Amino acid sequence: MKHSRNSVTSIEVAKLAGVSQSSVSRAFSHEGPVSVKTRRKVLDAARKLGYQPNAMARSLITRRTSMVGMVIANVHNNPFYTEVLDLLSRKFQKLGQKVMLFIVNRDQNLDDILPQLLEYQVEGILVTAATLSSTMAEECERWGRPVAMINRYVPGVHASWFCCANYEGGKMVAKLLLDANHQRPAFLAGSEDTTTSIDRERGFMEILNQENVEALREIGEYTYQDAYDAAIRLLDRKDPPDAIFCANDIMALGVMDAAKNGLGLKIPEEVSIIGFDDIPMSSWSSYSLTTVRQPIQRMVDASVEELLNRIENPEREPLQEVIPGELVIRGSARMPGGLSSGWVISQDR
Amino acid sequence: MKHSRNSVTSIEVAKLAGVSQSSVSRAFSHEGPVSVKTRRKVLDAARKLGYQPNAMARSLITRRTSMVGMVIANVHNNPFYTEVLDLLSRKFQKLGQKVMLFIVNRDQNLDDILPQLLEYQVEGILVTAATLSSTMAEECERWGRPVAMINRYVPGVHASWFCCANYEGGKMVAKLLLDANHQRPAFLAGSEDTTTSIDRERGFMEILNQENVEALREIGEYTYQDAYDAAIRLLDRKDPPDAIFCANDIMALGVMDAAKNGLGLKIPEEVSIIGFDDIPMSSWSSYSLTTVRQPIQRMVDASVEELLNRIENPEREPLQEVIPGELVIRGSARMPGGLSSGWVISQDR
DNA sequence: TATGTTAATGAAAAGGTATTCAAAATTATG
DNA sequence: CATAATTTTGAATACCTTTTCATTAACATA
Repeated sequence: MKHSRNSVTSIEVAKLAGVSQSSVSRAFSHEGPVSVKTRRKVLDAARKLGYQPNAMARSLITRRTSMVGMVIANVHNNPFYTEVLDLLSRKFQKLGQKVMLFIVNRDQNLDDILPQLLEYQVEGILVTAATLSSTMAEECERWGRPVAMINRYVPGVHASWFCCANYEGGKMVAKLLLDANHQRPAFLAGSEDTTTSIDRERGFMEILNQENVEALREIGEYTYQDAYDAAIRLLDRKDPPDAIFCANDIMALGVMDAAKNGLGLKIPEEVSIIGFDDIPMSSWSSYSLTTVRQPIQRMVDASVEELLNRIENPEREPLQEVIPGELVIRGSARMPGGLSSGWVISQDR
Repeated sequence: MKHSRNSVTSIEVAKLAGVSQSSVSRAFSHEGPVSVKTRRKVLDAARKLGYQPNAMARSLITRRTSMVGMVIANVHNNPFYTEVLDLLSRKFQKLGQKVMLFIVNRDQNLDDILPQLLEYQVEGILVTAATLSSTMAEECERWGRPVAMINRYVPGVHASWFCCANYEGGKMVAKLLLDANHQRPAFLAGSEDTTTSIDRERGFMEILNQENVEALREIGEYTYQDAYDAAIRLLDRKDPPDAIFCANDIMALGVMDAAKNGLGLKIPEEVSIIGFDDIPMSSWSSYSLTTVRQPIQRMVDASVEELLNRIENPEREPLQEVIPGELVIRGSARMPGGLSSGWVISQDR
């Protein structure tokens, strides 16, 4: 027996159950006043016909869709954002929201997907690792579609965002390296147009400048291979650095491989490597990367709750928060006396 | 100026443009007969008001949503599925489909999310790395919602699926190990209830049995840590294996770390390791894992195209295909003479 | 039993679009 | 210029719900 499409409507259910269409609706919406008797009749009939309320029709009248848009970049080359995607998606599901997913390139213009999101009446938009132009964000907000961002912010824009304390994280790393007596640190930047890389570098350099320590600098594209190549350039010279702070973990792992396997250097004896994120691979025994752990669960929880909150209370002012990360000490960087692998140092700000 | 919600409708646009609502609709649907003059008037007015057709209302009348459901498991602990997710999402986008995403646990029952998908009128469902009960799949198909699966199949079910040639892949690996004169191979299984692990093991064992070679066996949960622990159990005994074939790459990397860093064994001199998937980390110089590469791009392309095809032609019989993978020779396994790192051996079946 | 309260029900309207059909406007043809 | 053929247009309808409102049924109280 092959049904054509899902053409079973509440009217047919009503007919079979011997009640009015309104009663069918009420039996399905868990609120309305229905006697247990009719509810039972309705649900029986519905099961028999395979009836399912049509969310499109419902949203038309309720003006609610329970759908949110999720825009995310960098999923394929950074496990950190895979985890963010995973946690976000599950959290939304748990809270009864449907997720409309858009995966984009970091530099891709979101202007072409926003119309689609609005067309499909998402009630809010969560942007991760992609940059929304401030005009677009304003546009969304103006149309009553709250926007929340993770690890990205647009100065002065009327939207919610939640970032790791990148600036402070950079400072922590610099202090740690100086305390352990490193003389010649380097920073390996990610793409120049991301606030994450910029802020981490800014914090890092601020401390170094305070102590009048100069730093080398290289740049890559947030990928293992780019970082590998950059590390070779950096280390294969007369005056190589004795420490490299990388804009994220994936890059740090590329640097470690370049140092260890490419140039035969000992880590951390000959060069210390520190990353940022704390992705799963960083704790693998081949790497044991010292890094700054992003407060991923808190960032996810906070942004989702904030977004849903603002959906329910459109007049609320958007929240913005910088959440401290923590330094995870493993074996890839020389440590000052008293600090050893296994320590986790929280940020006090 | 703060708009309430997106309450601007085609009627208001019509009023401003001085035409009928029908003309507004026609101006936006790229087909209907409209004079250039009215189209211009309409689009001008629409821009002025920030009008956007309401996809819910549209879908109600057209009975089309351009939405597909995407159900995926194992994203967070297997980079392979991250890549699948990424490619799938982009491909759907490119073809004008909106993606409603559900991330589940591998063992989670899909029965609770299917109603949601049907409620939201997705036109088809793509399932990856999660198992859909055959009754549920039949149910979807019966209601005119085609189902396509990647790397999962349910025997006898009326749905499309596309799998890597897992069985043949297992055979290739076994042949390779025997050719290189391994005496004591082992298989490290993933979760017992996945066809991928089962089929890979079946092919592997078939060849070994043919040659009367016995194999050790261990089991883990498709995670790095489980594999690490299992490898210690396997290798830290009087008669350890001289080769371990792992159900997937993530496990193989765990095994490598256990062998190398945990037990101080030399790879591949003392033990050969082979994986399955070819995730990015496998080519990193710390691992250089010999593995079977899954034809990920072809699986994605085929499944998406098949799904959309079946949406347009509901009466078409579902397609099912086993796509061969290829053996990628790197440095983690001893090779027979003549085969060396860098080779890629296609399957001939 | 009569009356007042509360709970349950059904009819009808609304939500925003696409589409059908008949009318109108435009263009082409003789 | 008249008529036929064609292209545009607008009014009305349908899509499937939820929700309001008035009505009816059920129940409790006096």
